[in-house]
Amino acid sequence: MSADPSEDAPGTSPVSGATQSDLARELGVSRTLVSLALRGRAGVSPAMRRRILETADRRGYRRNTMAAELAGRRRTSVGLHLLDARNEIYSTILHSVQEELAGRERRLVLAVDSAPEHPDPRAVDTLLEANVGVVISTAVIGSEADIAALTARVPLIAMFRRVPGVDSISSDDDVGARRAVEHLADLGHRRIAHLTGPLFSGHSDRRESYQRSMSAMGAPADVVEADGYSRDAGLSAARGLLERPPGHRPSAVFAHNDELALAIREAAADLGLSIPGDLSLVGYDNSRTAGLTGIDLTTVDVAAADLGRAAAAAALRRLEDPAAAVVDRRFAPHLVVRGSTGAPRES
Amino acid sequence: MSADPSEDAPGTSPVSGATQSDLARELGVSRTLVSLALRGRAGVSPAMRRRILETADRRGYRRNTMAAELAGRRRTSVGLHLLDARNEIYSTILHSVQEELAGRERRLVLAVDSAPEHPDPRAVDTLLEANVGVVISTAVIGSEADIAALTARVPLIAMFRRVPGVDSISSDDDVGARRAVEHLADLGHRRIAHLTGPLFSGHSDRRESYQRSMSAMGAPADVVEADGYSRDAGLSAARGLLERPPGHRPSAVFAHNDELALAIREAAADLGLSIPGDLSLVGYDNSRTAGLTGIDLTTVDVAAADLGRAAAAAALRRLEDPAAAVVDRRFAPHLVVRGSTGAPRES
DNA sequence: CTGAAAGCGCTTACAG
DNA sequence: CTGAAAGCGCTTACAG
Repeated sequence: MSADPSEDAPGTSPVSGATQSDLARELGVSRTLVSLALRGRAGVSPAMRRRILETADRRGYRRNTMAAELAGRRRTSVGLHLLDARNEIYSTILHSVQEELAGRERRLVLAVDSAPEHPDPRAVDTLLEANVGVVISTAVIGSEADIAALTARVPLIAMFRRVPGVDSISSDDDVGARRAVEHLADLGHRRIAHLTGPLFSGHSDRRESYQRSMSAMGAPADVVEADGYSRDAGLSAARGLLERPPGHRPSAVFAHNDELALAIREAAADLGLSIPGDLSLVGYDNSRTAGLTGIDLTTVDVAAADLGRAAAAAALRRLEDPAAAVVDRRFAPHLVVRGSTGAPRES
Repeated sequence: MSADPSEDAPGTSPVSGATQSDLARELGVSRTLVSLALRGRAGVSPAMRRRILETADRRGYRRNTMAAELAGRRRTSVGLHLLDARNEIYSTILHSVQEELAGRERRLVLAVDSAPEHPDPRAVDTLLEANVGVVISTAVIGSEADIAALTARVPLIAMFRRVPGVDSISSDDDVGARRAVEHLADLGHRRIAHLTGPLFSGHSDRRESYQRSMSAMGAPADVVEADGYSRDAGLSAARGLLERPPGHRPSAVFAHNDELALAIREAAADLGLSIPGDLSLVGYDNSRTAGLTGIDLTTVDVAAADLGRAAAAAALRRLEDPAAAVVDRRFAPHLVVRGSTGAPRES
């Protein structure tokens, strides 16, 4: 895995452009001097510095960061591991991470899982091979031993999961899911189903919190598992749930995320069920879509942009000081009540 | 610009992990042999190859792609320049590009503009410094001379804009905008406004096509320019448009993209205007949001996923053969009629 | 089948 | 203030 023998892609592009050596040659000075001047380091006379910068500009010199990092024995770029680019929560995180990085001379190298339902450890390998200095992962999977092996190679910022000894930026799913269920219970619902996706290690907090909340109110838990976490993946499970025989259909559904909630919404529309008349619905994430007129989805706000910013800040901090104290920021989610929830019809 | 003297970020992470030299030393062979074996090249006995791969695995060897590219005088990674990660069209493109690249040993380096309304040439600089072998840009800006200067450094795949001599993956905006206007005209609308964003070079096709279509039907063009292309940026312009005194408000709006159409929708809801009763609305992009029950937006489908796939394919092709014939793929958009358009009230 | 040498573009000590 | 040398991790000719 680490050394793929079938590699060696034929496709390559020839390298081009002026180098520091070219500039040094043109000016008749040493490469060292050019390097120093370009980086604004001490040890170059003002006049010389000006000449060098002017020449660099004229020649359209662009520094080869990869070579610089190799020579400098350092790594400055940030790797971001995303589960699904099309899910608004991840694109929001991408956006806020990028904003924090902008203007800080940090490159962003991306690894996106192609099958979000089954996160691939290889995705992070890409980042390691790209020699990033820190990895922000929105889906830290595997055992704590796996994670320890990873962090031995590169500092990790874990999002949405708390990992002991690792910088963690999370949202309290336990609280979020409880608020969702309690809100439905307060409205009078007892038959509350939970639509979620495949279970993978470290990502069961919402489900477990749902189960605990249900048992606390003495109601049976009803977990339905879709093939994934996207709207498309959730559609057939959603349909199955809503097509249950009369009396077995829940009066409310709490979905693991807004995408799955939207799947429920579409399925409900197909079956002629009205929301919240026939079915109350709670999502999770508070995506911008959830707040749209006509969607009006009750959901749990996790402040995705804040999470992204915090993760980027943690990454920059870790890059600057590998020995800094471990960060464990846990954000409190809050319920945003909109029009998709109401009292059950027959109660 | 090219040589920023204020650079030299303090934050760095020390490099770590086994190298080919480490493996060679452990096995008592040359570095060359290790390199050959790791890449599956000829010239290594099967037994030796096996030993080397086994050792690499055991030591958790991870190849340093940056060093490999530097030494091999080639570039294999793909740079993607996105205008706005939160706009669904770009996240869809990101997703499809990444899918095409997955499993092909291609890294994706991302540059996202922080202010999409004013694309920053520096964003692409980041990609150049990351030594990417090809740049896919969703917003090629500047004059053709600027573009020529860029393509002298790195092959470019231009999206959404046709650039002579440059691989271009575009959608025919002229046709798309005409279809939108004609659809509204067919419904009986004459007062059709166009909500767009700031003008920048190479991106005025929809606007111009709208203007031509309006003048073809003998109606006055009514272009309203928002501060940007995002929903938030469009909100105040949308409000201004809909708050016009009676008789001056358009009966239909054709928006530059779905984001701006959603801004119109929100503004209309705030003002108590119904869609399509009081106002017909056409977007552009056919984002997944547009098709949602409750949104039901008539829009122009540009097949964003296809565009992304085509761009990725063009990038891979260009990487493999710098001398390949220039690609100019132009997709035909089509109108998707949904519930946001209808006959004008008083007609 | 295997190895010694040169070099990619850059930076970091170390000498002047 | 300036330069010659060594080296980052790797690959590519070139010799055996």
